[in-house]
Amino acid sequence: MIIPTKITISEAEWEIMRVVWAHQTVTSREVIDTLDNKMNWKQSTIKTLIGRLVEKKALKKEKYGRKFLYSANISENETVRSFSEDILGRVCQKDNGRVIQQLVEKSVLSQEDIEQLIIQLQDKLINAPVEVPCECAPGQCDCHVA
Amino acid sequence: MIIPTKITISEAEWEIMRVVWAHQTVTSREVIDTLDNKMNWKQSTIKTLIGRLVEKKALKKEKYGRKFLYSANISENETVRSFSEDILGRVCQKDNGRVIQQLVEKSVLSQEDIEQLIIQLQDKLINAPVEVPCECAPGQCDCHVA
DNA sequence: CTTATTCGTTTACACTTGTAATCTAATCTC
DNA sequence: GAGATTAGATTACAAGTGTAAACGAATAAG
Repeated sequence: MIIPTKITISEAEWEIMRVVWAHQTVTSREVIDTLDNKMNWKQSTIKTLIGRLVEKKALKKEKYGRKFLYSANISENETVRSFSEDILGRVCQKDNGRVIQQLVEKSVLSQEDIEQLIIQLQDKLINAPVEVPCECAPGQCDCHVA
Repeated sequence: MIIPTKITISEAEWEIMRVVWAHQTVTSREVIDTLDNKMNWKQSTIKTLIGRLVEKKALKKEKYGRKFLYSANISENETVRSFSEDILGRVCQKDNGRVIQQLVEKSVLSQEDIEQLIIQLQDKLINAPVEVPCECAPGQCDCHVA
């Protein structure tokens, strides 16, 4: 079994990861060229970031002639998931709904996305509690204020 | 008009902010006592964090006798919002739906939360596009892979 | 072959974050 | 009033980040 030991990807590193995720397998050159436009980074910046991602085990490198091919050790899906779940841990459970509501408001969703979300929610409704319990540490949220 | 200049709250700092948000107005002593259980922090750690939050303008302090009263300069709602929107900026627009779906899956929602979300989504459905355009920088997502 | 280019590695440096110890001035306590 | 307690300010220090320059080895180019 793999124990992921919580790999943290910084914002700059995330840019690199997106390129890798999109390509499956890349050379540093490809990353540099891809980001040339979007980010105003020097080549060596990108090399540093790639190096750090390899250290962190977020990227795997295999020799390919005189250079390396990089590929992701962590899936985009998992990485996004753990990043986004993070927010739920930062608010009172009672506010989970509000967080999602804000996200729905700001996001761009297709008809199909929406339909699926509605189905998912209808399904979740079946076992939903009338009220969500606040599980905050005392004093860290105002639910308990009588 | 206020230009918020993007205040960033670190994870540790967030713990402090939650206490402040819950109380409106607190002394450092109250923060220390409140977090005593939850976090294994020394008093001076908390003082440092409070100090940094004041520097960052996330907290406001007003003299109160020989000490200070602290209160939040930024609302919890706004802070949560900007944190959660961040996630949308890290994935292809086409994946907004997937992010929300994951969040719905993981979150704890009341019947009312769910009903309201469904209403919100039904409303959003009216003007929803059939397909969400990918707006990623070329090479940073695989939507364009023919 | 010699030179220019390219790749990966090493080093750099300031800023942020987590986590405190210490110091100093004010203030309760006896 | 003298000592104990407290609040806030100053200093510390390692790890993580953003951003890169420089270096050395390999290789492509002429």
